[in-house]
Amino acid sequence: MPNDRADKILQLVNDAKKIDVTQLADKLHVSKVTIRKDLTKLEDKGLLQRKHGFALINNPNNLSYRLAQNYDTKLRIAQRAAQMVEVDETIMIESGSTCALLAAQLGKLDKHVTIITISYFIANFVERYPNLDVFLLGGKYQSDSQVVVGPMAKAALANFRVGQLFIGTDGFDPNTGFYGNDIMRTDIVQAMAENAKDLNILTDSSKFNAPSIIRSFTADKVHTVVTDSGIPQACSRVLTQNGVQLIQVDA
Amino acid sequence: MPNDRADKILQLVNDAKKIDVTQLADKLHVSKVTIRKDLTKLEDKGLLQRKHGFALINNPNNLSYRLAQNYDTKLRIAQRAAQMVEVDETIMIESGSTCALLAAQLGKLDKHVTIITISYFIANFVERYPNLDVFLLGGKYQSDSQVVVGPMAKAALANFRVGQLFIGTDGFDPNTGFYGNDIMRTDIVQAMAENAKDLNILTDSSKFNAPSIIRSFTADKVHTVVTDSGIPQACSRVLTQNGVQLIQVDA
DNA sequence: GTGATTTATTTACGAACGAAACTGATTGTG
DNA sequence: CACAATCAGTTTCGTTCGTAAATAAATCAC
Repeated sequence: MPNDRADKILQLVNDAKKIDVTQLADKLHVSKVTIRKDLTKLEDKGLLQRKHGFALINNPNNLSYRLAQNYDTKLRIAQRAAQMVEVDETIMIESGSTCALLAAQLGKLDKHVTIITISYFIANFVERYPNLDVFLLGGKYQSDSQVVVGPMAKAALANFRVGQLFIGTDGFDPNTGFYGNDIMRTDIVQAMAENAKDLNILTDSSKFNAPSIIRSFTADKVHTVVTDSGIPQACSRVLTQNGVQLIQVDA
Repeated sequence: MPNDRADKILQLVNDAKKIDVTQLADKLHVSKVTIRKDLTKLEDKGLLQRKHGFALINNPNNLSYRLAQNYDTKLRIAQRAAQMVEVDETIMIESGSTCALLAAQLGKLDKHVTIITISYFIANFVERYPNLDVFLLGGKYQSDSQVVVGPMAKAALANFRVGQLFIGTDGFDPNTGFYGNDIMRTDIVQAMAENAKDLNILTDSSKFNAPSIIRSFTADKVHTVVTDSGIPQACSRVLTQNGVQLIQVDA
């Protein structure tokens, strides 16, 4: 299946929440059989749900939905980030969709890694990989994003100090730094960063033009950014000026 | 749909892991259309998965699977137990399937309740009820049963002291008490009990003839048992002799 | 007890399904 | 250059799907 048709299907499904096979076939000018095959593959990747006659969007607040946006780019970023992790290392992972793919990549590489996370989605996402040990922080459960937050989660962090923390971001402004769009999640991520030597950000380049609400980190706090080649020059210059290691995977 | 056919379908699906509609229709002597309707309802309850042409068992370690056994009895037990919880109360819930139904019942009753649990299944199960606040303990994630266990989870308990704890059980022996079949889960449940005033056990009566591996509690530690009318006399006598409040819902 | 309503099931039918065979374009190999 | 292998997509086929209308049994009202 060509990637651009996969993207178009995901776009259409995400816009409509629910769309039937016939409509997809009409809009994309291929047969229904082809659409059905595409949908089966996309369902296997966890990017949508199939039902008899139509395709359903995953819960939009759910990571499965966010995974569906720029899936291939995120996958390449995650593959690159997985190289940064040593065998038997203990890392922290936040709740971003690219972070979930990083965890899955580590699982596939069959390296033993211990993962500390706030995300129940990620814990379940890597269920099938016995080489991954997962520790979840406790706290107030945010059911829409499937993470724990709040003072209890921050207190639980006191038990851990790791070399690397991997997070996503919701936005970036060249003058001021990285942003999140949920105050509770931003708060816990900042606390995680204080207990990690290196702060690594995984994000597709679309976020570099999307300033968001709550500043999470100034650029100089960041060790490495892994993104794709679509990042604006203004942003990449600021990052390198602040001593950030910038890794770009091919588009 | 008659309840006994629903039970038979669940039995057949659970035994076979995967069974097609035609076979179910033959064995139960009804039409395929009727089977399909039954399967749709059972899927809506989360007790199995439908695919084109057949029904699939839920992951057997998963609570969804355990929920499917004696579903109606468990539901009645949960409904009765929900009456024991006050508005604005904070309770602890362990990972049992009947406990999950208790949480859902509390959600449906629209009382505000704060739930502290080790089970991510339960946290997600009650996602849609805004009147429930869920706090999860942190710890080592056991992906098959979707709970956190281990010393970190026990340490997290230090922050909480509640009036009531609700747990399930895997077995009971009249001479020695209640049993679990997983040492890590038994360990954390015992720690939970130390931080709760009343220990309440919710279980269908089938467990009273199934001694299990690890003793969790002697009968005298238990405040209330909610079960169905199928409990053997020998067991109910021992319980009441030990000062346990025994509540039996109709079969 | 009789007629009305509800519940359970079947029959009928057009749409959707998966699997397999087929077609045409692209890629790799000697 | 030829020719096999792979890939993307379509056509075809027998099966399963969901919905709606028909039928039968159980429950209820009075």
